[in-house]
Amino acid sequence: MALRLRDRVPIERLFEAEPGKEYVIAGWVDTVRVHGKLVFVVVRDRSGKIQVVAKKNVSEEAWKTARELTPESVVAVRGVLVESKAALGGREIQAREIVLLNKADPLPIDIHDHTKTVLAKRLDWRFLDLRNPRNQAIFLIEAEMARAAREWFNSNGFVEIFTSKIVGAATEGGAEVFSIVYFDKPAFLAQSPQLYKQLGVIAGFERVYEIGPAFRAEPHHTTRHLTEYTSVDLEMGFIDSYEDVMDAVEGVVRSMVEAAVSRYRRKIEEFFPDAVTKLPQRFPRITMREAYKLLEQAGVKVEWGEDLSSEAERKLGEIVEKEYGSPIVFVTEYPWNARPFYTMRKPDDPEWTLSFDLLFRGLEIATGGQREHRYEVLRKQIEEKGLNPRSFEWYLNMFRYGAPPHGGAGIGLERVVMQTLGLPNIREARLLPRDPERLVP
RNA sequence: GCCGCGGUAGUAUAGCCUGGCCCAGUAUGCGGGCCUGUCAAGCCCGUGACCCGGGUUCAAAUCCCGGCCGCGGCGCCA
Repeated sequence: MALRLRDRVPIERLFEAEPGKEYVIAGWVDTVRVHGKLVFVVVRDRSGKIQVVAKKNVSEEAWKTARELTPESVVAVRGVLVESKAALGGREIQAREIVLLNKADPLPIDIHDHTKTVLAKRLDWRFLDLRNPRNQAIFLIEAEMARAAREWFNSNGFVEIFTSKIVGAATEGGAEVFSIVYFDKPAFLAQSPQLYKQLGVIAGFERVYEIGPAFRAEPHHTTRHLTEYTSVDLEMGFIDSYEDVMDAVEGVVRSMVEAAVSRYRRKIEEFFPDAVTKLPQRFPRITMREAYKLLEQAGVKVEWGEDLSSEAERKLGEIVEKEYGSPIVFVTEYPWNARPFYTMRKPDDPEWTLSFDLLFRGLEIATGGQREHRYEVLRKQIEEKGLNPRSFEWYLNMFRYGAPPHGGAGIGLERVVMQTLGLPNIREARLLPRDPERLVP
């Protein structure tokens, strides 16, 4: 009887299956241990691992094939499931037939321990690096977080939109955009869906969200920046204040973390001992001015009216953890000079804005606020930021024909994953990271 | 963009400061051998490297210069 892959059973099921029967499994060779007349082969598929034993006196064919196996080769095995005290998990497959589907060359990186090969080299061989269950888990968790975010949005009245990533003008002015050639015209890769989200609200969808790529042409050499990342963006109309936006961000972020933890608790405990598995019922909210004070009390130098340095953010994270017992905190009312033109300012104190950042373990994971929806004010703010209102004409027009008060936020998906799991480098949270040097694979 | 650190076998590292004892050590991998209960198997044998170019010197992995590449910090940001 020929072995058919359609009869294949996921390996994890074998630990509940009836012993004494024959099963077909297939996957990658995790390890091979050759012992003269018997060979142990640990086979791994995405569900788990099991030991296969090939004995010369049971099937010489299978034994011969087993001797030739190399790590990461792809095999299919037909054999009898047996209880075995000596085997991992108490069970193993006694091979009757082993088919080598694809033989692997000697590996260029060590995939059994993610710390044994430097990250750069792992990324060069990303498809192999991801064979490591820990590294694979990061993306299962990321997928779960994205799914949870979508679910939260969908059940809270948000409509998913898909905005253009090829744009004719930079979103916020600045030089941090990638230039591309669009036929015979200059164009850019979108650094944020900001203006289009607002379009969605003003167009009458009222609440919109998008989970998609954002591009930043900033030559960062850090462990927390990518030139291409996934932005979880939301925008909502008819808000009373930016507090409503923070409530939404809090809801999304909490559901992302909770979903990941509840679905992958075991993997998280096994692979990410430093992970945050619980967020407070309500995220603390402090104003920027309070943050300056807290930092000053802790002996950190801050410039009033300026954005926080990354060192100050880290420090603030520690202080909040100590004072409020929370790994996460909203910092609100950022100074106007640290915010883009579309931000709404405090009516009674225009040096400050109705905006916020969300710091998770001392790192900014989200930014948001209420947007300015009054045409004349917005026009002035564009000028005040040194931008030309004429290049924002299509955008400004939206505010002349009925724009409700609104606000929104952008959440960095990879940063949420990184901070939740306690990863040392954001590149680990991106399947194929792009940084100033890396463009391949 | 600015600043700092680094580039040694497939992988990870020692050696570099204080040049010669290094035709480069160790671990792992890889090839071969022994082994019917291992589990990152063990033991034995073998294999394999100083980023590129120039300079200093009797002598360069080691010191100097240039290039390329990598990593990190900062600014800025998600």
